[in-house]
Parts: sequence; structure tokens; C-alpha cells
Amino acid sequence: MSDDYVLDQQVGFILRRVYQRHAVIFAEGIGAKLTPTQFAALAKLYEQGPCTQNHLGRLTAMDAATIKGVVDRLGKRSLITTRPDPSDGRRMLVELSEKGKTYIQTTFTKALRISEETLAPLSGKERKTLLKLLEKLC
Amino acid sequence: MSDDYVLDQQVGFILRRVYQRHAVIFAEGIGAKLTPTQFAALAKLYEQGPCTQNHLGRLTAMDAATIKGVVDRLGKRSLITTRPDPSDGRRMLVELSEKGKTYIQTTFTKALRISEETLAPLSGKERKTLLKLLEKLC
DNA sequence: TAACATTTATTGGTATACAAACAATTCTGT
DNA sequence: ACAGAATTGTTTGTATACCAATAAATGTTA
Repeated sequence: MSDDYVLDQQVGFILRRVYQRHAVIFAEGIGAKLTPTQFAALAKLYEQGPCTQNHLGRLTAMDAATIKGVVDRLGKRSLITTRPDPSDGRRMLVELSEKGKTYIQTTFTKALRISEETLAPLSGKERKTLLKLLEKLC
Repeated sequence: MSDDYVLDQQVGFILRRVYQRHAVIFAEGIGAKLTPTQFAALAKLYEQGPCTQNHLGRLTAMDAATIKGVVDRLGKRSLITTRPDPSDGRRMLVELSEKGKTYIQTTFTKALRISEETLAPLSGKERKTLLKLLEKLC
């Protein structure tokens, strides 16, 4: 039984290490001190326009507690603004600030380079295969 | 520029979501309240035998601060024991307890099932391809 | 041997990530 | 209209994950 289980060959352990390597590449490549999740929130806001806090969390795969912290920190850096939804007292509307919009626009190039560098050990064909297979596991 | 960048297609974002899904499967499948990293530490100790705390961290892809917390929590549950290295005053030797050894032996089956379930959406051939490609990105 | 460098472990700080509990608000069905 | 259900956001607690700084011990080198 235990002979079959080699930690280094388990998909979960490998996924964790691959993501760690990506996180290093991200931190080096993004320039400003921005985490992958913070960047995801900004990029999604740019894609989708203003939305509620929890909805932004769902779009970026963060639960309510996690997105709150991310929104708080981005707000503290004036990259986004938040205001209560006039039509629903429960909701907080989140929006890119001008600073945030400018920032994200000028950072897409770096983000693309980070994705490229993460996949650098693979050929073009291999990259397509990998992304296709990973998407089946989401 | 921004047209090229679609968050949901970026490898980093996809990796994060795939790992999140795996973490859910792990939590449901492992039975005892054990995290993937805690299980990794136990499995590696079983594979390699006793070793120092930092070395165990390197074997399981955790830095010194992270492995310390994991070792502390596993120690608190009596799954491992720690003692100072008699031949090197800096080092802490970490070892599986009898309880930990028994536990890990009886848990390999569940861990294998978790890996299998994580890869369930893929065919056998696709699984091999994915693992081969992921290993190039470690 | 003495000065310097390295390794090991620890601590404090920040940032995800999620569960559970909670209050406020809105929605739904009768 | 109203009671119960669902949604939204917040807070607390636990667990990675990593950086930076530190102390203690060991290694290296002039």
C-alpha cells in the first residue's frame, strides 16, 4: 500500500509546487507589490466593470471573507473605491478608481509576460495541452 | 493589450482554482482533520525516516517558518515527536510517533483515492500527460 | 586560533483561504 | 402583509505561505 504512495508523484503536491513557482515569478515580474489575488480582483473589475464585493469574490474564486480583505487592502491603496448600493442595503459596490484603471492598463503586459514565463519550460503545443487539461479540473 | 489578457485563461489563475478544488476533495476524503501540508509532512517522514525540521520543510516545499507551524501542530496531536540533535545544537530532529506511523499507514488508501478523484475528469492517458507537463513546471 | 560566513530554528508581520457564527437586508410563498 | 428563507457583508479563529530580522551553533578560511 505505502509503496504505491509517493508524495512527489501526487497531483495535489505537484500542483502546490507549480503554483509556488508561479507565485515567485509573479512577485518578481509584477513590479508593484501586488499579489496574484489582488491583481485578479483588479483585472476582473476591469473586465466586468463595477460589481458587488461578494460577486467579485465569486468571479475571482475567493470566498466572502477573503475578498473582503483583498478589497480592504486595494481600497487602502486607492486602487478601487467602495460605496453602498443605493438599491440594496446589503451590498457594497466595488469599482476601479482612475488610479487603479491606469495601473491595470499599464500592467497587462507584465501579467502576460508572467504567464509566458510560467509556461516557459513547455512548447507551444504542450502549453495548449496543459491549459486544456487543467481547465477540465476546475 | 487588455484584449489579450483574459484572467480566466491565465495559467496562474487556473492553477489556483484547480488546487482549490483539490483541497476540497482532500478535506472531504482524508477523514481526520488533516491538511494537505500536514499530510505531506507525515508522508515524507514515513518515506525518509527521521530528519531535521528544516530538511523536512525542504522535502515538502515549505520554508522554515511554515514547517515550524506544521511540526508544532502535528506534535501537539502526538503524531510526531521532536528532540534536539545531540550532534548539532542547532537542529531539531523530527520523527513519526507510533500513533503517527499507524495513522499514516492506514491513510495511504484514502490519499490515493483523493489523487484519483482529483484527476477523475481525465482519461488515463490525459492524466499521464498532465502529470508529465506539470512536473516540467516545478 | 580568530574573524567571517553559513546553517538552523524562531519570531513578528502581512496576505491568502476557509469555516462558523452573526446582523442587516431583501426575497419568497402563502 | 407577514413569516421564513436566502443573500450580503462582517468578524473571529485556524492554517498555510513567505519575508525579514534575530540568536545560537557550526563551518570555513586566512
